[in-house]
Amino acid sequence: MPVARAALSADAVVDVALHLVDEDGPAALTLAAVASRAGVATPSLYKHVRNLAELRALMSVRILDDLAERIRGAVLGRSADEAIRALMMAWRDYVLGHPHRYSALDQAPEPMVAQAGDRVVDVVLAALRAYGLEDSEAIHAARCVRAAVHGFAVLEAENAFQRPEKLDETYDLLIHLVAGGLHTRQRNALPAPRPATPEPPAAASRRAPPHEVRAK
Amino acid sequence: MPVARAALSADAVVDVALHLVDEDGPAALTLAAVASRAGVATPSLYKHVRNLAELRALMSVRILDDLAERIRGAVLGRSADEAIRALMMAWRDYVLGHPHRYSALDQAPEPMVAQAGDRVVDVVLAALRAYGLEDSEAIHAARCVRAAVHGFAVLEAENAFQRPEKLDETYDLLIHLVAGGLHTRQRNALPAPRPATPEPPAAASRRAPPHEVRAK
DNA sequence: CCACTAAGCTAATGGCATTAGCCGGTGTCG
DNA sequence: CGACACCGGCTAATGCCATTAGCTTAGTGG
Repeated sequence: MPVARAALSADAVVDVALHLVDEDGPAALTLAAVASRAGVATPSLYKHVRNLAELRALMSVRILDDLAERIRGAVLGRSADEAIRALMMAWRDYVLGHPHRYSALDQAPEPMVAQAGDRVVDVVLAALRAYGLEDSEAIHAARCVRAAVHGFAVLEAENAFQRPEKLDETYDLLIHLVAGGLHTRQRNALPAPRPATPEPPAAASRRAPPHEVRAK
Repeated sequence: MPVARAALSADAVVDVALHLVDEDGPAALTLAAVASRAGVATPSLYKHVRNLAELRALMSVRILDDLAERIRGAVLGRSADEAIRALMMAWRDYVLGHPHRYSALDQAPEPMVAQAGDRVVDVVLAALRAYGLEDSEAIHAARCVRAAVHGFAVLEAENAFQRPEKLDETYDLLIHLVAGGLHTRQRNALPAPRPATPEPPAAASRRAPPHEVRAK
């Protein structure tokens, strides 16, 4: 089987795409732009990547894996609250360091991407070991950490916080809520969830229903 | 000034777009599709909406305002932990009820959208009043609630959790972390943040740098 | 009844993703 | 050594989509 001259490869394409996004934002991610940066005609990319959707997915996997590597490094040699704090700090640092990259994360149920996401959760899980949580409760806890950090990061990356309060302080509080909460519930079972609170009837939609929109 | 026949309007266009997204997912949001649903030629939409980006922004505002209304209803008549729990439950219910809608939320620093986001935070703020937090700490707390719920919701909506554990339980834990943590810190100042943890040097990028990608 | 204007339409442009089919170089195997 | 297969690139073509320009029409206010 011929190895062919070492030229582009799927990985290299992802590299180019990543730099493009870093510099020009997620909206600039187009096969045409990637091809141009790679010094190649657009259709050539299809030799390495099935289509734009796949490129996005590959990028997402790369980003999540990079992120996992970072936070893994941050956790090394620390444990419990220290570890969680370091992990969450490193996570946010990554996002702040590559804001566009984070908001380019795929919004699709690609299993490949979801697996990469679970690889991130694995690191969180490891950092959580010191709390001695039960197997499945550890998973819930790790998910909570991921949700909290991810939510904060997404919102911060898209500039969703308007008020003047410092985001650093907000993040400190978030770390505190998570770490503190996990700390106090080590080796305890989940408390019985309260009875579901009945919803007040949803307020009626404020506007005309979308069909019969044209009077006439 | 002639009012003209009551036909389409910006609001009506947003209605159509919202239904489109609800049914066919965020990727299906295209002016052509909206126009077709509205029974109108594509360029006609420009009489009501400046361009696709503005339509997206308007949609985001609507979604966030709907959401704010829902959670406002959920909080009515409850306070403290009860209120937070109800709020978070209602929030997730909204997202689960319109999964596509939530992931169609604008990812751009549109100030209009950010303001709508802050309107959501206002509701959270109100729900937090019972905790008697200081002004600015209340804002931090509200942001934490938003971040946690948003993160969870985004991840759940895009199916990012793979493991078999029930998401309901995870969410219960998340509520518990947030509510519990806020509870124990009522009327307390922020604890002195720990000294910044020095980062281990970032692991070297695993792949060739994106320029000089083409040998030869 | 007339003019104004909002709201709709058709036609045209240009970007982009994607497909089809061609070509040259490189290694492998006879 | 030479034929072959195949890889990775290219050009051409298609079709969808957003967006713009300019025309048409139908209510409204005078």
